[in-house]
Amino acid sequence: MAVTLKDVAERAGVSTSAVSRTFTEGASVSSKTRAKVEKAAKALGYSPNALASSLTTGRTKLIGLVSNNFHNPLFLEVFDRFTRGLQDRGLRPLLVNLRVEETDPEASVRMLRQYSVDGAIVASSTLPPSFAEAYRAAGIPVVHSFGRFTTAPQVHVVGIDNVACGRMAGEALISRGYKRVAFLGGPEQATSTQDRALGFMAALREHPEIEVSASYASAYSFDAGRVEMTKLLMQGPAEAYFCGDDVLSIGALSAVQEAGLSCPGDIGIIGLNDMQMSGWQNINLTTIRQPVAEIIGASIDLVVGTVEDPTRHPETRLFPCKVIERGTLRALG
Amino acid sequence: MAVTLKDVAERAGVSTSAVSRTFTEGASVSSKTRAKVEKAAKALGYSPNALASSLTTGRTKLIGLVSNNFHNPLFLEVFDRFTRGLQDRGLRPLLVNLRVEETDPEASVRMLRQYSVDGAIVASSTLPPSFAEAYRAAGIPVVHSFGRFTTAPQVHVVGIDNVACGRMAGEALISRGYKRVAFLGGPEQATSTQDRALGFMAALREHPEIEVSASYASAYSFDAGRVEMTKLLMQGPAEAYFCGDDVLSIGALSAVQEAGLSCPGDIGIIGLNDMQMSGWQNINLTTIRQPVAEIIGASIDLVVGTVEDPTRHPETRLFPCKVIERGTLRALG
DNA sequence: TGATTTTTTGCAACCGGTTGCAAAGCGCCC
DNA sequence: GGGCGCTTTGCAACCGGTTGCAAAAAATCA
Repeated sequence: MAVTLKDVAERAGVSTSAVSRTFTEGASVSSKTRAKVEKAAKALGYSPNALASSLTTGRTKLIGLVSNNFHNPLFLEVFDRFTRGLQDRGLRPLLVNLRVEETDPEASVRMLRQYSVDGAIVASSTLPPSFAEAYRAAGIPVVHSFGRFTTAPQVHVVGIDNVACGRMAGEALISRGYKRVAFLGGPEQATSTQDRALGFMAALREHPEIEVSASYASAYSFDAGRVEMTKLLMQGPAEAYFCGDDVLSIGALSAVQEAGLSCPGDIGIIGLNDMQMSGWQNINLTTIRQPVAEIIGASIDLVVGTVEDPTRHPETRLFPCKVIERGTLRALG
Repeated sequence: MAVTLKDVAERAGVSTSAVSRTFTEGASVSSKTRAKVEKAAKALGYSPNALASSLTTGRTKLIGLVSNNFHNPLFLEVFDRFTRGLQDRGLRPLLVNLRVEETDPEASVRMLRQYSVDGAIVASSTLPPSFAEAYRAAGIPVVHSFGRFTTAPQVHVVGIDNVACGRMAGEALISRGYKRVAFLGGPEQATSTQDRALGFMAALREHPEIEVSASYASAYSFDAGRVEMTKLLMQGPAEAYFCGDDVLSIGALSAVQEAGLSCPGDIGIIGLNDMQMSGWQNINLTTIRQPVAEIIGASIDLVVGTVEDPTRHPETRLFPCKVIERGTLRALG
């Protein structure tokens, strides 16, 4: 069924090496044989088997794209950009969907090795660093995107500075004159939540006149945000909340509206991510934008660079975020 | 770096065949050598190279997952389920992200062949059937998920009956006593839009006393829905709309609310898909649910079945949809 | 024209596995 | 102990390519 190198060689009346060489960049072939080969190849509809060639070249052009964030709408955009970006460089994304409860990188390491991926991208803010580290230990060039900053990184990390974002959110609330503010985080054990809380609290420590509190939703989800905010409303809520992320924010927003309160009139909300729905006019969430395109571009650059030079030192690249003004926070002043 | 079959064989003091056989299901190995091999393999951290073995077995366990729907939030769930479902069967999804303007299957065919995928799944309601057909012509077992029903299918098609859905939407509006209804479709050239319109109109043809009209948004997107509905509101809108899909519906809903009108008080809306956000309480869209899990399960079954038996005849499997009652249509009566 | 250099070509080994085949090993029976 | 049938094993060829090397061909130079 499939047409092979040998078929083409036979038809073109040349050796298999000649055929192979016409299909490899920068190999030595005369234009005459190249023409013969290309003609035969076209006639037979030949396309080289990337996997067979990977055996000798050691390159599959396969990149493992590992994630467990298949519920956060932001990640549809993330997958879109990753797959496009990889394709544009002639690479192929091999998707690995980890269940959220998975904590052992072992199975995914084996998987990535079986398919001899050239590199891997861990795209998740909730997977522990041990995943990326396990891949690196297995000799796979890897970058952890949307990962956590560490001072002595073992692997490339690309993302945002969550502490700085927390601070930014705190300052946004302060500058709008709120006097009782709060953090509504994701799961307390998530490092992203911890860092965001840290920055938020740090900003507010400089304003002791402002009352501040914190609580945590059970997940980064709409329902969790809604449930938690409903609870807070019954206990007497703060004037404004920094919510762990946009989905959570929208859940909280929904609870506020359901309680017959207005946002930002009665309660202000600022989120984090700026996913597509946050800009929808009937949601219109004030939030902090994560520069997704830049993060993904840098991630791909890093993984490709490390494939080419495996001795390359681990880097951390953090991108600045910015507040997107919409309708869930009262005006500045 | 990588440890190979030969290394294991040497260490275990057996031939490479013995090692190969301990790792292939149902091969003839004594328990004694199996034990030796397994011990050596574990000590060296060996895992077989799936690509090398594919050379002789002809199976890569790679399935091409081809889509151009990276903007419809429903598809995050689709990708989640597909990747999980494939993984559960020991298969690996190789993601192919087609730009929406891509109309020539040629490049993707070549790609799928280069990586010798065992099969392919076209997951899109907007890609023309020519893609799946081109894959099949190239000898790749394929199923078109969320594709269009045809009477003489060349490839497996799994999805919903869009005509029936249109009818169902029409009947939902009729039974609620609306007297002036309309279809607000996606792009007019999309076959899914055409079919839904067809069914909708057919249902209303049985009720000549009801006034019916149709218009089309420029895309299946929030903005397109919002723009189109804004236009309709200025021209004097119908009492209730069947919108092409949920994103479109939410855009339309947003326009209604922005105009200071109430939904369902002034204008009713019913969507199609039942994506996650439609259930969010601050959206609360009445819609028709597409049984995504079933569609995906059947798609995987079909592609796996066809890999095992390539002579298998093309099938069409359509799943029934159902109306999900929420808050954007007036109560039955 | 012939010698020399450069380019092009094919041979054959190899990448990491699998598998048909025949030989070796084993258990069992007489 | 020898003969029989069944299981296990290793050899070697093969899957579809790539590549170092030396020979052949072409280009360059004197």
